[in-house]
Amino acid sequence: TTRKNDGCLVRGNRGEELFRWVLNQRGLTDTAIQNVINGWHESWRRHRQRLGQFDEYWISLGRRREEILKVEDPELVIANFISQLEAEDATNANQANCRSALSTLFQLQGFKKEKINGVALQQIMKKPQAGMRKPIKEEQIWNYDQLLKYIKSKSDQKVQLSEIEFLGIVIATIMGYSTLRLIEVHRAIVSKLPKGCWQVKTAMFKGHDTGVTVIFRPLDDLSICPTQWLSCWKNRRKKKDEKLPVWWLYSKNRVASYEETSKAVHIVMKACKIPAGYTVTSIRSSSMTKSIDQGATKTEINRATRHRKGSQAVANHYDKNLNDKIRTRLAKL
DNA sequence: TATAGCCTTAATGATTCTCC
DNA sequence: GGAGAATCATTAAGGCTATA
Repeated sequence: TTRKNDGCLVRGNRGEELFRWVLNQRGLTDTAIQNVINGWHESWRRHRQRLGQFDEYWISLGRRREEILKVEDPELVIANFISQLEAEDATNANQANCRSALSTLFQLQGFKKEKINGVALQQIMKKPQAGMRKPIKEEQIWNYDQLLKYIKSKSDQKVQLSEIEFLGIVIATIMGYSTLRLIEVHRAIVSKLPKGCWQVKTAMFKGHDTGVTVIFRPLDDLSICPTQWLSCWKNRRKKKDEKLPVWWLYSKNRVASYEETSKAVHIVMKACKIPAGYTVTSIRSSSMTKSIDQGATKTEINRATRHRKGSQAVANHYDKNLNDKIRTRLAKL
């Protein structure tokens, strides 16, 4: 197999080829096309995959790629494609995401939104959309203290920790106290400030598209404080390596990949006896649930979590306080 | 005229597949 | 058997609109 510049295998690139070809036919330069792609941050590879799915479908109809440029009714093309997916038992999310990718492709091709998103397509999308809606239910979340206790227990045995466990604890601690997402911690620049403070500087692409700087100050109990864990993590460094990025792994002689940081946090979660199946994001839920349970005000939560629609997003996805508590209180005479 | 709820789409998480 | 790509799936923001 040959590799392209971006490191992707050529296999599976038919979506990308289609995309580049269509935009090229419209007259966009390679640089312009690349800029369009760059604007998607991480989403591009999903778009690419779904366009590949469409390309496969299009060819299976016996159509040629050139015919895409002659399409007069893009809504019809999408509607038929989605209906075919539905007939093949594609998941709801896949149908929605294919629709999204196709719609974007046609918009970039120059169609107005009205030509793409008509009543017929909206009707067709109702079922997958309904299936994607998240039901309101009471979910159990693990206790944040479980994580804290584990971190505390490892605090004076840091030398015995493997590099990957150490990394997992440092990142989990940062996530817990900052409610930053893993991806945001992964791309962060971390630096030491005076008085034992540490600064985590990163960018939020999801929602805000803006820079975020979080400053950790020493807590009373240093064994569960991100400042101490960060400072010990950095102190493993040899003098000459000080300039290396924060998530540098000596064992691999390179920066930890996003997947590795995810794996590291999962190792820690497993060691804490957090039941299998919880995602890395559950650290956010657990931390926010504890804050809310302790009586944090809405304003405090909104500020701390940096959600635009703070209270709503937190209630829907992160506040896992069970209504059992309310019921118990109701039952008190 | 504020807001609930829907819709679209981007961003992220988790798992599976490939290839060395 | 592990790194990295591909694939499947969920989470979240923000726009839009009906409604009280």
